[in-house]
Amino acid sequence: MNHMRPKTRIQKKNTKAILDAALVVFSQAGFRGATLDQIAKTAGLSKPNLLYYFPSKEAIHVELLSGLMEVWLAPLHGLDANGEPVEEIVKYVLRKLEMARNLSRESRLFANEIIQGAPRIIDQIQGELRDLVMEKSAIIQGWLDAGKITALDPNHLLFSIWATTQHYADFDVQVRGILQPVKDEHFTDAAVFLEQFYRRALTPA
Amino acid sequence: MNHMRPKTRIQKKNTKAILDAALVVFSQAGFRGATLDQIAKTAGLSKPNLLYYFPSKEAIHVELLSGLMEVWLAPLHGLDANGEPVEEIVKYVLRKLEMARNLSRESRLFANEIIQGAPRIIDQIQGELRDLVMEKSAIIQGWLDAGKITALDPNHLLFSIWATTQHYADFDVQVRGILQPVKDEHFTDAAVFLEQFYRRALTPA
DNA sequence: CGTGTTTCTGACCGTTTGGTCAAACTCAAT
DNA sequence: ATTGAGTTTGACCAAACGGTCAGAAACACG
Repeated sequence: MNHMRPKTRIQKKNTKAILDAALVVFSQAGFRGATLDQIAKTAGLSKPNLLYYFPSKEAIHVELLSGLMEVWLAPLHGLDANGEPVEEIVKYVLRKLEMARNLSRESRLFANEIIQGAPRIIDQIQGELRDLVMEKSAIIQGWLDAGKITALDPNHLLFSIWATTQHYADFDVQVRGILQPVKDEHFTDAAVFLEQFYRRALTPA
Repeated sequence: MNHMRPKTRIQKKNTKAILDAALVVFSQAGFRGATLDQIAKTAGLSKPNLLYYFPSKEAIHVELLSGLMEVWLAPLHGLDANGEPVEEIVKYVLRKLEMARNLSRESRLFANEIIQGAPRIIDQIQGELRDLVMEKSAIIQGWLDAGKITALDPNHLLFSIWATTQHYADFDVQVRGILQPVKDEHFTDAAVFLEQFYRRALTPA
């Protein structure tokens, strides 16, 4: 009944199994494309049992997304106003790229939701995400006012960082289809490229 | 019966209406999320009538995607080996951004397909797309070998261009949620940003 | 006009889907 | 061992889905 906080050890184990399975299925098929049977099977549970722990398919999705938002914003929180500007931004880029590599399913879950109009997280976008972006953009604006980095719109700079890094998670199939890497070596190349790229674009003449 | 080439004026009108409607619905909901009833309603036709022109839901989707690929690759074809390197790339970036603005639904259709594993266009990705990228990457490689642009991995440079421009179509909701533009003025800002950004990153010292 | 073809539709079908429920099973604590 | 709460499931349901089909309506053309 109380799905807020798992109490027993079985509850803890099963809710985790469900959320793990749901992440796999939702990120690959989107909300509508995912079925409860798929999720249940992946989690190793029966469908009714799955609905014993979560009231609905949508509830699982919402739980995943809301849990994801803070993970997603964490790297940006780390952008330090007192650090060395170019280094801070490069560090942020590389940390974001690392997330695209290790949390690619989460990235695709997020991308699916946004592309389809973000019906379930539009509030968080216009709320905490927007607030955080405004705060960090102000820091970047301060840096470029002080001549520490070249003059560039801070908001669009952040967008470009999200776009270039998440691209390696969301468009993974395309990147692999073109580069045909044996393992994951393209991530190393991507890191080198992005570091050079941002360093050159940001470092004042 | 013959769905290859519309003959009569009614066939021409209705197949177009269906494809237009399908683009709207598929791009917003994904393949699985879209329903034939939605498409039919949007096209102003009945569901059986829709299936009179196309044999199945999948056939509509395939038709849309295959028609889209050439439109999507067109700007890259325009990258001229004989042009001024930095200008050529900047021109490509801006043309891509213009596409993200004017063909945002097509971009989202494409993004939906790729994120979910590109089951229907993986061949074209590993085929014509890969070939074109290889060809154009060689041109860029030639430019940087000649010292016309800074040293950067050509493949990843192209990825970054796709990512940063398509971001304004695919993540439109997020961009709007953060910037809250009255109209489309953020596209102008994006164009300014991207031009400055790529110019600085690419122009040799 | 008549007639053959194209276009369109209401009714219908089998399957899949999200979700329910009563009953059975498991488990921890007395 | 009993008990009561927590857990699991097979059977089931209504709605939505992609798709079919016979026949009606609209159209083109002599």
